Amino acid sequence: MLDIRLIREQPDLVKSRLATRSPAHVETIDAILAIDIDRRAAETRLQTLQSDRNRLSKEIGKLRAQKLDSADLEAQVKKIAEEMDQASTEAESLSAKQREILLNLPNMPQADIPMGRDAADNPVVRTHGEKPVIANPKDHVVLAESLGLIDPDRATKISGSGFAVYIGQGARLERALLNFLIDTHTREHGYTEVSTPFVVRRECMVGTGQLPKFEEDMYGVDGGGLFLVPTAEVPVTNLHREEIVSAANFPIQYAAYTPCFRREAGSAGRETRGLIRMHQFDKVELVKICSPEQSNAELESLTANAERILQKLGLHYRVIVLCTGDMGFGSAKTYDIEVWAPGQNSYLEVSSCSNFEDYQARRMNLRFKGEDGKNRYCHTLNGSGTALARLYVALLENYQQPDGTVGIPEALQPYFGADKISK
RNA sequence: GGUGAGGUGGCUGAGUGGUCGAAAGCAGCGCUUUGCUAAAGCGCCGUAGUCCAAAAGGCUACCGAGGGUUCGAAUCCCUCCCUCACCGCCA
Repeated sequence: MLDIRLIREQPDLVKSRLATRSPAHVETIDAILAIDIDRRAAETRLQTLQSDRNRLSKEIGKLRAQKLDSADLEAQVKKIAEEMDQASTEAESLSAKQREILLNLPNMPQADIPMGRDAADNPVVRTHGEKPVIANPKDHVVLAESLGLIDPDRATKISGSGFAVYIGQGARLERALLNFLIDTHTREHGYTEVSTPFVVRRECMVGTGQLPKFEEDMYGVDGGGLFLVPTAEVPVTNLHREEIVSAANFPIQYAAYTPCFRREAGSAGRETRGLIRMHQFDKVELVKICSPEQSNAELESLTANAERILQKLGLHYRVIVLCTGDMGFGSAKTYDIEVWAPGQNSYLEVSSCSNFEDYQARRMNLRFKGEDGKNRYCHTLNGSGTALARLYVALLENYQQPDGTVGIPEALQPYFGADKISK
């Protein structure tokens, strides 16, 4: 959520930065400024009435204490109360309207984010490794089915399309990856492991920005009061919602595994083959909470931490920076890490690392005490470290052997318990 | 799920209709004094919104959340959430 004060005091700055996402935001800013003026006028009116009421009510108290007649004053206050009803209805409605617009307004991209319309405009920042030479690469679905790692038909039978059943070595590989990821981030990168509930309350979803705008993409349970987590970002970042955390602990760093549940409404037919786009997939998420001064440097280290996974697994990848038109709703800057998948003949996004600056912190009222003793909003960041299903795809497709087996990278062997997967 | 008790400022904890944003203590900050690693005295010390060009200052709201009663609510009533204790059930 953007700061209404910033919008009020520097509307042109906010407009120009939001316009890099979409020109339509300019009108929204004008609308919100108009509402802001009305809202403050209504609140001032209400406060004046409240002040009058309080003053008169105190006088009534004094008169009654002296056993004097207070009927006149009481009539006056009663009249004020009627006006107050109207004023407070107006103030509340304007305030709710303003909040609604603010909650649906995306974050401002940082000034140096490349301009662009969509994914085609995302510049490559760096690449690592080389594409392996594989003649007629098979895709992961063929590989996994022939090795008996997954059972798509039964997955569909029990849950419908977009769900996976892993079996035998296939399930073990998933679990091995999970432990490898968590161990790497906690032992080598200094993150604290955290295990959270997989369902969260509505206000958490608002806090990290999934709601109110993207409700149709989420799985609601319990009549809409609770939601299945679409990413561990939601429960983990919200651990400190409504808190004033100590800056002495900055950067706070958490690594968490959760399954991720996404309806993927509107993306039917896109990248739907195999394990690439699922309604449920496993992911290890990295979350950082820090000061505004630290957040850009922390984004670099968080991205490097996620990259380290692919390096250890010997996978070729590239890092891109998302252009203004392709950035996520709440982000001020995002790097995507894309791993090469020979069977797809394309790169697959396995991590998205974002600096949200104070956008989420303001929504969830997450603050720290500044050196001057004033409360300031924290900056929050998160990134996948990494998504499991797509990493799984990349492993199978990159390490497929001519004899039909799949090799296991050395770093993963202690976790998997073997150096290859064969029938 | 049942019964009972309770949710007040960073913490502990008073306060059952008006002078209460809220006693007191602890913690924190500042000053003074004595001095050996501490003590005493004094003062300050919640959050947010809003008014003013701004500062100073004013006003408003907030005692778990939301509604109601009343001229006036931390205090009375209703609903919900949460915590604790015991009972029941249970991986």
